[in-house]
Amino acid sequence: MTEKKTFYITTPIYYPSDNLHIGHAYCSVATDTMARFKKQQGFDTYFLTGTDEHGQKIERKAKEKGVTPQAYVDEIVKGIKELWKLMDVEYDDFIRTSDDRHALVVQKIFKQLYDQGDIYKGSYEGWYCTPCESFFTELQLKDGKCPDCGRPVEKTSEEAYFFKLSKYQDWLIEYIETHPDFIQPVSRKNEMLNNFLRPGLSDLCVSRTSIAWGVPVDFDPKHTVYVWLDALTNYISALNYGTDHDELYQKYWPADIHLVGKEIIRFHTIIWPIALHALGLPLPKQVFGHGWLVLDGMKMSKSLGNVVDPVALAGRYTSDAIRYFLMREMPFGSDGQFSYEALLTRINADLANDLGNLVSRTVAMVEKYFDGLAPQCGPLSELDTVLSDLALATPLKVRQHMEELQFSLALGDIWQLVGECNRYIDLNAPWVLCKTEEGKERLKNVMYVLCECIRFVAVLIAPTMPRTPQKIYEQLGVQDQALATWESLAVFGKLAAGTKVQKGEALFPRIDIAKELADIVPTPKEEAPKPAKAQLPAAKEGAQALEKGETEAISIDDFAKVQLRVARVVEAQKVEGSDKLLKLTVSLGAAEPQRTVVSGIALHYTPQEIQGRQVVLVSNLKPAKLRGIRSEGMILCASTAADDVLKLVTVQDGMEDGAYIR
RNA sequence: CGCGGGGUAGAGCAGUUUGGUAGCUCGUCGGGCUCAUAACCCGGAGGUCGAGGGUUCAAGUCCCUCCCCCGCAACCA
Repeated sequence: MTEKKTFYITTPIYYPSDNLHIGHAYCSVATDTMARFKKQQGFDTYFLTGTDEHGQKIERKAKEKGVTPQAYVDEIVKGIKELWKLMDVEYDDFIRTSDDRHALVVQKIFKQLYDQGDIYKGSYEGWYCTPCESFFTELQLKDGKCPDCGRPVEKTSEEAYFFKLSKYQDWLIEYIETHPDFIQPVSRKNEMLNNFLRPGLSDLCVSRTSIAWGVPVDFDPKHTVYVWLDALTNYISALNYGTDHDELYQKYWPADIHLVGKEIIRFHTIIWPIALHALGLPLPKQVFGHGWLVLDGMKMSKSLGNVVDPVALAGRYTSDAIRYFLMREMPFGSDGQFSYEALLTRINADLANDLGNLVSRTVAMVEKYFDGLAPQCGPLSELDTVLSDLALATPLKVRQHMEELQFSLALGDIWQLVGECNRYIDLNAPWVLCKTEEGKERLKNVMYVLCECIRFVAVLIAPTMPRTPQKIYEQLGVQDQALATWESLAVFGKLAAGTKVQKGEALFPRIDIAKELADIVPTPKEEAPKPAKAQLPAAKEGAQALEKGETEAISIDDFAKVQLRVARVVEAQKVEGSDKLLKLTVSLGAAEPQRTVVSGIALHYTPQEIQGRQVVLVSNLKPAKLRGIRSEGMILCASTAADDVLKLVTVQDGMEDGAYIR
C-alpha cells in the first residue's frame, strides 16, 4: 500500500495583543474546513496555526499591565486556544513564536542567510520617540509626531541587519509569472507585481536593537530578529526544520496552502518565497488571500470598536451555525458583509427551514408510516432517479468547488440537494400515498430515497459543520461509520433498510429574528479607546467628526513659536504627477532669498489665479520633501471640513512682503 | 493616466473569459399543501444591468469616453 498523499495547510499566526474577533475566526474556520475536507478525501493532513508573539506592541502592553510579555501572551493564547476549541477548529499543532523550538530555527536561518551574504549589517534610519522608546518609519508618523503618544520624535539611526530582497526580485517576478496558482485569487497577483515587485524591492530591515522581546540574533545578541523573518519562519519551525528530528518537515513541506488575510499576502508572496529560495528550500504551493468581514462597510478593528466576538456568537447559536454562515455567506476571496440580520436569516432559512425541517419531517413520516423503521426500497421510479442522480452528482460538484476553496459554492451545491428533497416530498405527497395499499408501496421508495439523500447531505456538510452530521445519523439510525465516509457516497442506496429511525431535538431551532435583533444589537461601541483616534483612517467625512471640542488650549508661548509672515507668490506651477499639489515660489521681500513652498491647493486654485497674490506663510516650519520637492514653509488656507471649499488667507489691502504677523 | 476591485430588482450577490430571450438567496404579494421547526411547494410583482457613444442582425457581456464607491499606494507643509 502506498503512503497517503499529504496536505499541509496553515493559518497565519495571529498577533495576541488582544483577544481575537470574528474575522480571525473566519480564517481559521476556513482552514479547518479545508483540512477536514482533505482528511475526508483520504489525505494525510497537517493543520498548523499559532501566534506571533513578539514585538514592541506586546512588550508595551505587558508593561502597562505590569506583567512580563510572556505572561501577557500566555494569558491571551489560552483564550485563543479556547476559542478554537469552541469553534471546533482542530489543528494538529499550535506554534508560538516564543517557543524555544521556534527560536532555534529562526536563529539558524538568520545565521545561514548572514553567512551566505544575503543578510548584511547596515543602519536603519528612523524617528525615535524617547518616552515611548520606539522607532517609527517616516510613514508611521502621525503629523510628524509619534503615532502613539503624539509627542515630537527625533531622527536617529540604529545599527540593523538587512535582508537583500532586491537581489532576488527578478527571480521572484519570473517565478510568479510562471506559477499562476501561487498567488490566489489571481487579482492579488497583479497587485503584488505592479505595486511592489516591478517598482523594485528595497532591502528589508530584519533586526532591531531597540526591542528586547523577540528572538535574539545569536551571533550578535544586542540585536533581535525583527517581525517578518521571525513570524514567517513559523511555517517550517513548527515542522522542526533544520533540526535532527525533522521528519515532519520532510513529510509535509512544502505547504499546500498558506491561507492568509489579504492584508498580509504581500509578506507571504514576497518576503517568504525569497527567504525560502535563498535558503534553497521549496516554496509553498499556494498562498490564498481571503477577504475581510466588513461591518457597516468598515473593516472590523479593535480601534474602531466594532468587533464581533465569536465566543458570544458560538455560545448563542452553536459553532456549526456560525461556521456555516461564515463559509456560506461570502464568496471566498472577496470581502463580505457581516450583519446579525444576515446571520440570523441564514440560520433560519438554510439551517432551520431547509435542512433542519427536512430531517424533521422525513423522520416524522418514517415514524408515522413505517413505525420508525427505514423501509426497503424497490426499483426506482423516474422521480426517484432524478433525485438519486442529483445526490450522486453532488459530491463531485462539491469536490470541485472545495478544491478551488469556493466554500460558498460548495455549500450551495449541497443546499441544492436539500432543496430538491423538499420539493420531492411535495411532488410525491406522502400524506396522499399513505391512504392506499398501492400508494404505501410507492411510499417505501419515497421515504427510503429521502433518508439516503439526507445521509448524503450529512456526509457532505461534515467539513463545514462537524457536529451536525452525528445528530442526523442518530435520527436516521445510522450507526455504521462506514456510512459516514466520502467513499460511501459513490453508490446510492447504502443505507440499510430496517434501521431504527427516531425523532430527536430540532437540529437548528428557528429564531425569532426581530426579537433576537432587539436583544443583541444595541451593544457595540461602548468603549472605543481614546488612542483609537490616532488610528482612525481620517476618512474624508471623518475629518468633521474629529471632535471639535477636543482641541487643547495652548499658551501664548506655544503660539509664539509659530512664525507667520506675509509672502508674495511670484511663481506657481503644477507638480507633475499630483493632482493636489502646486509648487510655489514665494518672496519675503527683496532682502531675503525666495523660497519654494509646495502646497496642496491645486484642486482649488490654478497657478494663474494664485500668481502675484499675497499669502500668509508659516515661515519657520521645518522643511520637508513633497513629491521630491523641498518645501520650505506652508501657506495658510481656510477650508471646510470636507475640503470641498478652500480659500487662501490673505492680508487686507496688501502689506509689504515679508512682514511679520502677530 | 498610480495599482487593484466594484457599480445588475428593496437588500446581498451570480452572470461578463467563449455576445443570442436577465438569474440566485432574502424580503414582498398571491395561491397550494398539511408530513414538518407557522415550516415546505407553486406562481406573481419588482431591473433603461452606473452614464454616454461605438462595433454587430444581436451587447450586462466587445471597443472608447466619463461618473461614483471600496481597498492599497501616494499624499494632504
